[in-house]
Amino acid sequence: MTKDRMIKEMVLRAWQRALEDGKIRSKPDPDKVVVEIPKETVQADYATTVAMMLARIEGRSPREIARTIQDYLQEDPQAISERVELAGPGYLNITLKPDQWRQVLLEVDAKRERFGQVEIGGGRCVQVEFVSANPTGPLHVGHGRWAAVGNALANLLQAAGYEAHREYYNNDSGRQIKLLGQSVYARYQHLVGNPVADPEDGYRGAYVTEMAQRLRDRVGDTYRAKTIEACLDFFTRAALKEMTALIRKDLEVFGITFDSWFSEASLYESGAVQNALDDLRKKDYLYEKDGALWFRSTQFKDDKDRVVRKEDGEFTYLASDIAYHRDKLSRGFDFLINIWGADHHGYIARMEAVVLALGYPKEKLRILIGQLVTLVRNGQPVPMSKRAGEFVTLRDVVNEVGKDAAVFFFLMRRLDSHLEFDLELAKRQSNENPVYYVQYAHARLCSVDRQAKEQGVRLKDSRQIRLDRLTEPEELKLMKRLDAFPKLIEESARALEPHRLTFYLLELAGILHHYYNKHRIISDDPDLTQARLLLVSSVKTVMANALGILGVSAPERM
RNA sequence: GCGCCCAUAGCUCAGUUGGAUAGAGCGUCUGACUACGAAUCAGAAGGCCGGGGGUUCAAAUCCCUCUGGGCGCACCA
Repeated sequence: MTKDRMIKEMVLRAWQRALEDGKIRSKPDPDKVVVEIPKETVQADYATTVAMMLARIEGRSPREIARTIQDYLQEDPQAISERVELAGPGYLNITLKPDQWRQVLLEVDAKRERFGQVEIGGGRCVQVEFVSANPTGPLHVGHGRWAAVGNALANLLQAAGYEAHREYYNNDSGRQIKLLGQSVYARYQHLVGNPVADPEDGYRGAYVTEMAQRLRDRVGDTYRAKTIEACLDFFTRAALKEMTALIRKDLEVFGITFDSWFSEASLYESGAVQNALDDLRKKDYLYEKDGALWFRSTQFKDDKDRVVRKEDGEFTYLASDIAYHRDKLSRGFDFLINIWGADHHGYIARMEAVVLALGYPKEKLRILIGQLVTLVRNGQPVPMSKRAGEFVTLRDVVNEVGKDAAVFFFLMRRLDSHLEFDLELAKRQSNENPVYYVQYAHARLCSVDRQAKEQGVRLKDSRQIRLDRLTEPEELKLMKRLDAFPKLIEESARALEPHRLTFYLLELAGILHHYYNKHRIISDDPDLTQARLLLVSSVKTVMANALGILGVSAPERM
């Protein structure tokens, strides 16, 4: 049982006895007993607001009720509390016996890399789909954010007891892909001495020319002067293959791998698009109008109906998205998570309509919207247009500031908050990046371990260690933060917010550095040394666990 | 015009799902290595939580409204 749970039980017991003695009229109600961790300036471990919640029902002042409950709490023989104080408008502030906190060290020691894992997922299976960029160019900085967040979220869900499956939906079909093929075709003809006009709105980045060069090196001038109709297929396929491989590589360099890659084109090849539409048609959710085929999404709260097949017979991307989500939903996941950029939020309503139309509850799909990354260089906004070829790639950023710093940076903000990424700042201040603050703490503790070893100190079995020697306020503070880790995993997973771990790490590292500067870990007092080594080893373990979830390395040396 | 998101210290952002006197980092100023790693630490200054109303014992947090920004509103992906 968690500590806040034990406190809650204690308060309910006190309430019950107060009821029996006629001091409180209403019956104990667990919903009214809110136990929380008070803000730092308050000298207590937990606080309950029960007296304030009861004030109106009881018709007495909160402080008066609090005093009553306080009396009963202090009489409780099974209390894990050392002190119960009445404060402010009617808070009961509860301070635990220090020994309650010391137990966490034994738990960390026993569980090691599994410390922090919780079971709220109950083995349920979740699919996280993220990045899913068009394979028409390298990943840019914005994609990095989805990559870092999606990966960390999947790790977080796993730590919380879910099965998490990472998937990349490759949009390898449609007009943009065709445009890519045309762009490479034009560059190729240019290289073999047959200049043709670049397609309007075509892709112009240097990587397009490079692809054309590699093609020329491979096939010579085989396709020189051939019409685009005759060889577009060749150029499109070649470009697609290269771009997909490039994106995979970009992600790999960023430390992220997917469990599966799903091809949009395969949905057409397998007939899945047709099947999905047939399914909807049978349910009367499709109709013809003006030569096009429409999806009746307004039946499910969308603003307007959406075209799935255009007048010219081509399918819209929505058609393949319907088929894709139908496929995902049929695979037996308990729910799906899509991470989309804010520029796609307009599609949420229609995707939810799709889920409902396919006969699934809306809750099966959770779409997380991330605010876009604003890229800044030398204080000037950098336009991120793929077509114009003006963008800074994810690879560039990783090369400049390092994988760990980039990942940590992307996870430093809430997903629905804008992220300003100043490249010059990230480069110039790479040593001041908060990630180093955390990693340094970890490396420092590894160094302490090495130092201890050199001095011939051997850590005893944790059960033999005199934990009661840990009495410094900083030590208690560290143990409390360690104790909070499993709950943090639980709450972050529930909220689907991995960024909370980033802040937790910064805080834990801060307390650790403070402690380190103030107290010596290895001293000539053997018992104290043992106890402190166990403490910092626990801190090290928890840091490594949290960093692991974020996808950031925990270096032993820096 | 309509919809979604955002607005908190000079800057960049947290704020445990409604709790107490709102917190960090950076930047600024002052200090700490003959001790386990100074990529560190200690101290100082910095606020009408965009404005107004409402719900509540209690609002940065929930509701309404206004202002200011971002992003959408295709038979493009």
